[in-house]
Amino acid sequence: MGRPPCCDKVGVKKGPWTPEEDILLVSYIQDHGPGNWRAVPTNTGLLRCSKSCRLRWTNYLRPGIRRGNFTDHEEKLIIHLQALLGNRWAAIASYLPERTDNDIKNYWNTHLHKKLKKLEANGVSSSSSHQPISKGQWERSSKLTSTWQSKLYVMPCPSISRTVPRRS
DNA sequence: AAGTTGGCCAACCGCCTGCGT
DNA sequence: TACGCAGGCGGTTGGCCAACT
Repeated sequence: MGRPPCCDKVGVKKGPWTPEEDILLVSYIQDHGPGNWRAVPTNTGLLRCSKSCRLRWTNYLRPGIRRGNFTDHEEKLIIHLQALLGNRWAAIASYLPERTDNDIKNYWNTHLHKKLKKLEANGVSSSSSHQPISKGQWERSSKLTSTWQSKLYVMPCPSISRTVPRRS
């Protein structure tokens, strides 16, 4: 028997969120806090899957999120961290607390990846030419150190509000 | 003005991990 | 120890919109 779906697909709404749904979700989380996502659709009456609720909150509704143009500093940091960590967007996002992993991933795929390719085509070496830390290296470093910051071998993160990456 | 193309980004999908039992 | 479930993550998709022909 295969693994059951995360939620009942029948009667679950998909697609863009409406302002009314956003209000329901935000007011519920303001009252109860994020977490226990499975209970959110039931308690709010939202016809959404729990995953969808969590995604909407973390990527769009969560307070403190900055949207729009990335600064030069953010761009350089993303390039540096991507070269260091590879496509571990959640780990990269922990260094940019105002940005979501989805935002960073989208920005990388649409802007930076092309930009770097262009630069490399022009013979300009980029930081992405470095080898990212392999999964094995990551795991080994995790055994040697206890703090999340030390795993990265880069500057300490000013505020890590998200969970540490998996396989850490 | 109408049709086509390409970029952007919100959201979905499926896999993995950690935790509780 | 094994199993089931919820949450987390990265890859991918699809719809919208602006630019172009």
